[in-house]
Amino acid sequence: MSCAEHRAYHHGDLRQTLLEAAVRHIRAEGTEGLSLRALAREAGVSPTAPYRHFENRQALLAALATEGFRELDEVIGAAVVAGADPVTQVFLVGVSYVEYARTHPVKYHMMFGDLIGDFSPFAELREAAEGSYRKMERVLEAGLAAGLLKPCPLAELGGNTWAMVHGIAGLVIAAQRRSEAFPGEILDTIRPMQAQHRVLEAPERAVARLMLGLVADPDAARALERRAGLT
Amino acid sequence: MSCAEHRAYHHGDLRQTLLEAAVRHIRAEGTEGLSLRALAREAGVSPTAPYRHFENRQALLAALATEGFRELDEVIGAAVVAGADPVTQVFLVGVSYVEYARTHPVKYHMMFGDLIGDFSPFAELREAAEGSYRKMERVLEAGLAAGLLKPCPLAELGGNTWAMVHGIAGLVIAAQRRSEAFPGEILDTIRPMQAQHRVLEAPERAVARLMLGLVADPDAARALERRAGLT
DNA sequence: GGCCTGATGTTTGCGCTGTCAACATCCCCT
DNA sequence: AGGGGATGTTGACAGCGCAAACATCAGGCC
Repeated sequence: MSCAEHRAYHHGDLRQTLLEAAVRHIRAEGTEGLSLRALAREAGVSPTAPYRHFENRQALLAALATEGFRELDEVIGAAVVAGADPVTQVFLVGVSYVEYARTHPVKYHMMFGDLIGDFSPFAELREAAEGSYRKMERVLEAGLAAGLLKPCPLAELGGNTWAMVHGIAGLVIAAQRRSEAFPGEILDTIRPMQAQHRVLEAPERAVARLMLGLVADPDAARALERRAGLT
Repeated sequence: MSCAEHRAYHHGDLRQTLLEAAVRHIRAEGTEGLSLRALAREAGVSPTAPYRHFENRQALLAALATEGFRELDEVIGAAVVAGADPVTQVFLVGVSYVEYARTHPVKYHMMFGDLIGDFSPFAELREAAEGSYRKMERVLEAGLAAGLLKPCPLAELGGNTWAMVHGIAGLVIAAQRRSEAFPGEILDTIRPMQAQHRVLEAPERAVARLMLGLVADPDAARALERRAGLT
């Protein structure tokens, strides 16, 4: 039985296959019915094979969250490189954050939901989470140093900004997931337009509007309003 | 066996007992290991008795979320009655919202997490969710009518405000739940002070700071800053 | 080449879970 | 008084997480 069937004894890349299957499964049927056995079945492997790669169910979810934080870190980094003025950079980081959440809702939920009760057993996850946060913080620091943002302890400003983008992200995801749950017109104001050219139009406005509370410089504020189409 | 043991055949108030046991269990051990059988055991009742009150597991979680929205509705209502100016009312509603989330994290997570994949089978839940949202919206409408908030479609303003308080609430809850997960000093800026007199001090500042982006009237903005201790 | 060690996948088994169906008990209304 | 609906019980079944013991493979060492 070495070559007749293309199933080798060893799968080859089971770990990644399981993670991808998990995302697909959660997207399709929610997080409730997710079972390692089902993932194993989908990967064409014995029911307990996943335990060679993940100590338990939580560990698999933690791996998903870790991937998410690393991807978010990259996305934030990509938004910053442009070298624009700090207020614009903060804006772009916020928009990118929301866009990442919108396009990876499953991982985003692992990162910030409460399925992973405790991060402490997962060192890689803790590091990835802290890393992505620090990257956002550095952008805020520049804005503070340039006097464009209202004076405020960096940690507090970081918390406020994070809360802002996290809240918008949560609603964008909710808008996609259960349009039935809340009044339609509210979600419409925040749901990304489906037309290709204006994806994320409303989330951009949300980020800009709430960011305005943090901006000190009137010119920067006006520029932000113009860029986001608020005026 | 009618009176010797104090266990009657009928429990009396099993439904509410199960809901309370569920909250306790989730608070203690997270949402993962929650089982109807364990709840039944804790209530001193047979393993399948819960099915007389909840069609299935999801229905129990939905009932928790419904309770949550109704309580949130009351809390928002209580914040509004004062008859203060609209900007202050919006501020108080926001602070109350965050405070509700902080003190009822389990229900809050049922309301906005993704454990309940789809609200549509649960009519009561949908109505409760919409009701609490409408109450917040009415306060915003008054602020708009008075010209104290920047002109903006009501639905969009509602979405922005909701995103703001939802984001802050999420971080406050995270701060309580897994202090290990993220850099300590960020959480400290948002975590309610434990000293009795200053509970919610930092969340108040967060609400005020982000709200400032929505306020049009400069006097109202200054008053808001002063009230929240930003100046 | 031949072997040995560690990584990966399999089999078997246990106790727990969600859910269904059939049955028992009790409360309330007529 | 007694019948019907609400509530709780018992028994059964498949599926799950997880632990051991076992099988198969790959790559380095002689």
